[in-house]
This record gives sequence, structure tokens and C-alpha cells, in this order.
Amino acid sequence: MTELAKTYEPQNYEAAIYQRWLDSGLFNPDNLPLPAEAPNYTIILPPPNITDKLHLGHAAMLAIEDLLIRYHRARGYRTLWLPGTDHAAIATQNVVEKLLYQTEGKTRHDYGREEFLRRVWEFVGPTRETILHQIRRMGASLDWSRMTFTMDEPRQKAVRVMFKQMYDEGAIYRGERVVNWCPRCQSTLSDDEVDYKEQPAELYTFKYSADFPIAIATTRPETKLGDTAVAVNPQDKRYQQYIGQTYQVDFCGQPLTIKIIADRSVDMAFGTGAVGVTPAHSMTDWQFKEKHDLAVVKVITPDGLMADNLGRFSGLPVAEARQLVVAELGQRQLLIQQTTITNNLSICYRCGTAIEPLPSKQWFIGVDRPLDRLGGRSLKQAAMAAVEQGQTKFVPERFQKRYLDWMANLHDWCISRQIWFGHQIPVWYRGEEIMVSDTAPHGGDWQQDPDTLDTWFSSGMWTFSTLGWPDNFVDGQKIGDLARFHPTQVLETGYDILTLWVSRMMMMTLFALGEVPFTDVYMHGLVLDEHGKKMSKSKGNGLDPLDMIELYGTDAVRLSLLIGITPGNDCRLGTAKIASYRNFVNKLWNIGRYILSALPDKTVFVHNNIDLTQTTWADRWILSRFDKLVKTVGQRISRYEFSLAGEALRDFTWNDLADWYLEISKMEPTSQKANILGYIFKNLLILWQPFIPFVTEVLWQQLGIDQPLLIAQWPEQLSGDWADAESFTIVQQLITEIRNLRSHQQIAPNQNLSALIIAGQQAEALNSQIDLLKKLRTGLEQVEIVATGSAPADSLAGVCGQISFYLFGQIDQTGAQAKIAKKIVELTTAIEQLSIRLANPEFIAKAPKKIILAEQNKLADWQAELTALNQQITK
RNA sequence: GGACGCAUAGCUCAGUUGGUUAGAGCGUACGGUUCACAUCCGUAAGGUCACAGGUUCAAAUCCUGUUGCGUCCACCA
Repeated sequence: MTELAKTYEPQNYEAAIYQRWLDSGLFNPDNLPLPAEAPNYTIILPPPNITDKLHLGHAAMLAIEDLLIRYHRARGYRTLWLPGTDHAAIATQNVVEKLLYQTEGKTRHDYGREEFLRRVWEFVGPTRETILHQIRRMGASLDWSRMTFTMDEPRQKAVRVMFKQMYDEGAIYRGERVVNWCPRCQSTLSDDEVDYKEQPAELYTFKYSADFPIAIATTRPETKLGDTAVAVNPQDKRYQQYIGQTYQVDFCGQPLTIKIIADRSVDMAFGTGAVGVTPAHSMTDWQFKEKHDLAVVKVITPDGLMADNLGRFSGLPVAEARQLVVAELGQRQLLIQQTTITNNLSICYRCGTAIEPLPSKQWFIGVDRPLDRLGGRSLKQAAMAAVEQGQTKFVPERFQKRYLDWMANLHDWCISRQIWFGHQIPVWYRGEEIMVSDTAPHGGDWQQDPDTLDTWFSSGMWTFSTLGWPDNFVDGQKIGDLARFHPTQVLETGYDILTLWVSRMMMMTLFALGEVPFTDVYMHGLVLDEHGKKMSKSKGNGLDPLDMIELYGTDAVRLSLLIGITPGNDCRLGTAKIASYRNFVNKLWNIGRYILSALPDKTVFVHNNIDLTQTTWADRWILSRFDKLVKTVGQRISRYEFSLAGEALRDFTWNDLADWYLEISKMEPTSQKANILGYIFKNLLILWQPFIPFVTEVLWQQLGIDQPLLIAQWPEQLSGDWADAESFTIVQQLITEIRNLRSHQQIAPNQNLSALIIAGQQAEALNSQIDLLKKLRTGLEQVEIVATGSAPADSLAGVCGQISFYLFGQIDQTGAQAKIAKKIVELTTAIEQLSIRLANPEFIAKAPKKIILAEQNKLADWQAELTALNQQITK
């Protein structure tokens, strides 16, 4: 055994401990010493993006998942926690493009596809290493032998096979859709690449032509050349007569065919209450087209110019075309009104250019299409039913509603992206021919689709692609790891990607395997800085987990992310909080140091030698507390109440064990106390291990037990009789009262005291505690315990349960009297209110017996206390 | 505009299906400490549970409304 330092220095131990765990191979479920029938427990790590180092949100995720994994490992589960990283298509490409533009002033088109991708991989390598290093520093017990990446070869294959299967069964189709197009970058933008800018804009109100009955309002008159409908609200009395009719109009010299449609989404109060519908050049208008089956007329080209079949508007930039249209409307006296409004312009996040919505060919997953393998249900129906039937549950529950709401409104999912970094779509073209295949075609001049898949396509397959699908799925049967570990038990992730990720995983897993990907979804909140702001690099308010680990140790960082948080709610984190948990870790360290030095015989850690018939009040008290703790912590963790579990552990460790029992054991260093301390400390380390694996493992190594703490089994309940365990609290209260008096100088520090304790039937039992009372630095010299009696006049009295006690000494009467007077006022009010309640016949009639009894007892206690206090004050 | 969440001590937050006088940590004040730990120990002060109604014998807890803050979605034709 080595000498332990006075304070715990994490950096002296953590690396070596983690290496020992790795060497033991016990992160791998195949190596766990378990019977064959041991139940499985699986979590697949939500793969971090390789674009950036981990932040504290990731650290929270790792802490929570490692806690679950370590807890279940201790409970005898065959636990698999499977690591991986995500290529994060758009995010990664953006980062690299930006970087290359800054350093070399070039766009991706300047490099070409192959060279650009080479640059991306070059960038991604080191970041990925950093991330893996960070994960290990957090103490994560991941099975590294099963490491995955969303773009490694097995996952590429899984993606291609999945695409083909979904295509073959009609779940994937090719269609048109309006996308965000930046005319300057010559590229489509995803929704999150679109920025919005508030700006003043001219709103023009006009009619297409003199013979058209309805006036419309728009900020973009030039797009009206592509109008094919006017939408009005079905409730709108002004226009009801026109609904369903079709008009041929002459708009600034161009012929238009306009159908009048009714749609509830039209705001009757805005403009004229009628919307000119341009399906080809507006996101919302495209949805009108989908619903009402309208024609599509394109009038703007990808260069941001007017199309070339528009007479004198042909080839003009849109801004010029707009002026021309407005002028023309003025000449024709069709312009009714022109007002300035503020609107929210969509612009390119990169160059600020106004976005031009344009229709283009894309690949989709049809979420409403009935599929044979889902029994004629659609992906949407299957994914909703699984949650409605409780096959997958959400923690906290409210996210179930959010999931279902979102699912119900889900439209077809566009899975193609016009970027290069990602899974290239496994579709090949030759003229008009299309081939969808999981392998590249040989020969011919097949051209592969240049687009790549949405990053969530591969992420949606994550629980099963990581477990060896499709190779481990033969004739509809799961084999190998897939059979052993799927469905997984928990998906633990931030609530911000509930819709992006969870819903996709549900749909794709139900499609591929016909089962849910996980039985529980635990959603954590965001980690904010101490002022409640989102941590971000640009603000510079982010705390780097590695810095925090260097300063305070991994265990302290983990505790600060596990205690004081509730599922689904954001939490604030500053260094003060982490420091306070560092203090706790050090406290545990010193408890260990003391116990190890006080117990030279290490067998007390190996065997449980406690003789329950030879125990004192304090022994039974601490043992009952510990027994309760074991139960509580297990329950709390299995209900995902990590914070409550941690608080219970901390309270026991710091308050019950260190501040009371350890002090008592110093007074009475018997072999029985040694056995109890040994038993409690050993098992306490097991309970703490899921929270703070490093310090507990270091201490464990001092106990003389061969097996690592990592696989130590969760303690059993002790079968003791704890009936009078709570009696010890009387001793505690008495001591607390004495400390209280001393601290307020109502009793001089050196003053010895006498106590009279009126204990009724418990007098005899309490008698055995007298020695203890005297020893515990109370300054008690004489203690007399009597069975009955009335309160003497010159004393300070306290009441706990049915026991009263009186302390005698040189007491500062003024302070004591004031204190008592205050207490009397409080107590009188409380008694008054409680009496009224108890006198209420309805309360007696309706409240449960247990409550009534408790309230009556309470009243009796208060009255006794009041009597004692009154005697005191009247003296 | 829609949905969801939050509002409890100076600060950060707990408060499990309504039921003792609403709790913890940090901070503050006061006192202590050579005996595992100053990254320590003890004691105290501090709350109209956002506001207004309602249900109930009983509301921080359930319902309705109001205010303030936050998140997500849809976006202003």
C-alpha cells in the first residue's frame, strides 16, 4: 500500500487508471465475467461531429451515458457502449470551405471534387484524434474494439444497401422541389444555411389586368410573370364567388392562366387578402401547388436573370425586371397602392446575396407512402404507432408530445444535398436510364449522381449499422452483435435534435428491422455559461472540458454535469460549481485516507464480518441509512434521476458518514466499528463509481481486493432490524442544540454543562448513549436521564419526539430569552392554525387516517414544546 | 403566428402520484479547528413559491387567465 497524499491530485492518477481499464479489456462486453444468460444493456454513443472539439454539452452526454453503463455493469448486465464519430456532411464541408477561402482564397470549384475531398479528409484527421482523446479523458468506458465512423467502409455499404432497399420498395423517389438557391455561389443552401435580414421593402398592390376581379399584393412583382393561381381564404366573403374559376389574363403583355383557389393558410387581413401564387419561385407557393395541383412556370434562371421566353423582360436581372413591371403597371393604371413595409429577406449565410427559390430535381423519402414490409402502413404511421404503443418511451415525458406533433406534420424528407462531402447517392444515369445499386456498375458510360445524402440518412441507421447490418441480418433474422444488442436500451441525446435525429432513427430502423431502435429516449438540456448564455466559440464564453479536467479533475467535472441538472432542462455551469465538486472529491479522498489508516486489518474490506446483534444505536443508524441509500440510488438511477441519486450519495457521505459516524468511531474504536466502516466504505465506493470512476478506483486499489472496482458488483441489501435506528437522531439533536448554544455564546466555550433528559419509556435505552454523549466534544459533564418529571425552571429545553432535555450551565439569559420568545410566537401561530384544521369536520371526514394521525401527533408535540418554553419564559 | 418549456432564498437549482413549520449547494454573518480533510468543522440569517382567479378538507404541486424570459417550428405573400 502506498502512502496517500493529503489532497487528491487527479492528474497523478487518471491516465494510469484509464490505461489499466483499457488493458483489462473489460469495456468489451465479450470479456465480462458473466453467466451466459446475463441480460444485455446497450447504448450507442451519439457520434460527435468531426468538425470541432467537444464542448461541455458532449461532456454531459458522456458523463450521463457512462454513468448508466457503469451502473448496469455493476448490476450484472452485459454492457456495450459503442463509440463512433459523424462526418457531419454540411457542417464539415462548410468549415473546410470557409477555411480554404480564408487561407487560399479559393472555392471548392477551384479545386474540383477529388482534390477538395482530399483537403476535407486532411482537415478531419487531427480533429477526430482530438475528439477521441477528449472522450478518453472523460473516463468513458466505451468498447473501443467496436469503434465506428459514419463514412467507414461498413457504414458506406450499409447506406448503399439501405438506399437501394428503400428505392426498390417505393419508399425513396425522385421528384422536384423548390430549394434555396444562391445565384452568386451557384449552390443550393440547406435551411440552416439561410440567414434572415430585416429590411424595408415596397409592397405593391395591383391587378394583373383590368378585367381580372381580384387585386393582389406583393414585394416581388417580377415573379408574378410565373403566377398560376390566386389563393384566398375560404372564409373570405369578398372572394368566395370566384373560387374555382380560371382566368386568362394579359399581365404586362405576357399571357397568364390564373386559377382561384381557397386555402385556410391565407391571412385575410394582410394586403388584399388574396395571394398571387408563384409555385416555381416561392417555398410556400410550392406547397399550394402540391395541395392544389397547379401548373409550374419558371421565370427566373439559376443566374438570377429573367428567363428568355418573357418578351422584353427576357434576360434582365430581377431587380431591373421589377422596376419595369412596376412602371408598366403604372402606365396601365393597374397599380392601386404602394406602401413600405419591413420584411424578412432570406439571404445566403456566406455572401449575403438574396436567395432565389428555384425548383430542382431531388431525392425524397416518402413518409406517407404505404409500404408492404410495414404491413401497408407508411413510415410516418409506423414511427408514430411505436411511440403511441409505448415501445419507445421519452424522458421527460413531454417530449413524446413534441415528437408526435412533429411527426404528424412531417412532409416528405428531401435526402439529397448538392455538396461533395458525404455519402454519394448510389444512383447512376446513362441518358434516360437510371440504375440504383449498392455496387458501382461495370462498363458502359454510367454517370453517378453528383449529389450526396443528407447526413441524417446515415445517422438514422446508427443503432443497427454500427451493429453489423446488413451482414448481420440474414433472411429477416438478426445474427451476431445485431441479435445480441439490438434494440438498444437508451438513446441519450440533446433535446435540440429530437426532430432531426430521433424521428429519422425510428423510421429507418422500423423499415430495416421491423423493430424500434431503442426502448428509452433520455433527453438532456443544453449546458449554458454562468450567465445563462449558450456557449459558443465566437462569444468566447465556452469552457473547454479539457481545461476544466486539468484544473479540477475529471471526477469533479462529471459531478458538476450530473448533480443539479434535470432531464430536458438547460443548466448553467461556471467554474465555482466545478470547484465545489472538486472539494467533495477531496473530501471522499480524505474519508478514505482516514479509514485506511484507522483500519490496518484489510480483511474488513474483503469480508462482511458485521455482527448485527452487537450493534449500538449509532451502528444501526448508519447501517440503516446505508441500506436505504443502496436502495435509493438504484431506484433513482433506473428512473434517470441522476441528480437525486448523486445528492443522496453526497448527503450520506458527507453528513452521515463523515460528520457523524466517523467522529463516533473515533470515540469508540471497536472491532465492530471497524467491520462496519470497512463494509460501508467498500460498498460506498461501488455506489459512487458510476459518478466518479477515477478517485473511487484509486481508493479501491488500497483495499486489497484483486478485482477492479470497474466490475465490482452492486451491494445487496442487509437484512437487519432497524426498528430503533432513528433513535440515534435524539442524540444528534441534543448535540446540535449544545453546539448551537455554544456558537452563539450563550454558553461559554469552556463551560461544562449538565443535562437532564426526560425520556419516558426510552430512558433505559438512552442510558447506553451517555458515554457517547459525553465524549462527542459537547462539554457535557453530568447527564441525568429520568423516566418522568416536569421541566425545571432554570434550564434551556429542547424537545425531540417524546423526549425533552434540559441543559444547565452559565447561560447568557438575555440571548436565550429572546430566542425562546421568538420561538413561542412562531409556535403559537402554528398551533393555532393546525388546531383550526383539525377541528374542521370535513378534514376529519375526508383526509386519509394516516394524515390525521400525523397531524394530531404533531399538535401534541408542539403543545408540549410550547408548555416547556412558556415555563422557561415566565421564570 | 403555432407549439413547448421556465418563473421557488442574494446566486444556481431540487421539490417523486396534492398532505408535517418549502429544501440543498454556493455566497453572506458569527464561532471554531495541531488529533483524515482550511479543497475543513459548527451555528445562523435569508422565501407572499411571478401575478390574478378557480378546484379541494388541504395547492409550490391540479385547472383557467395575465405578465416576463427562453427554445423549437413556420415564415410575413
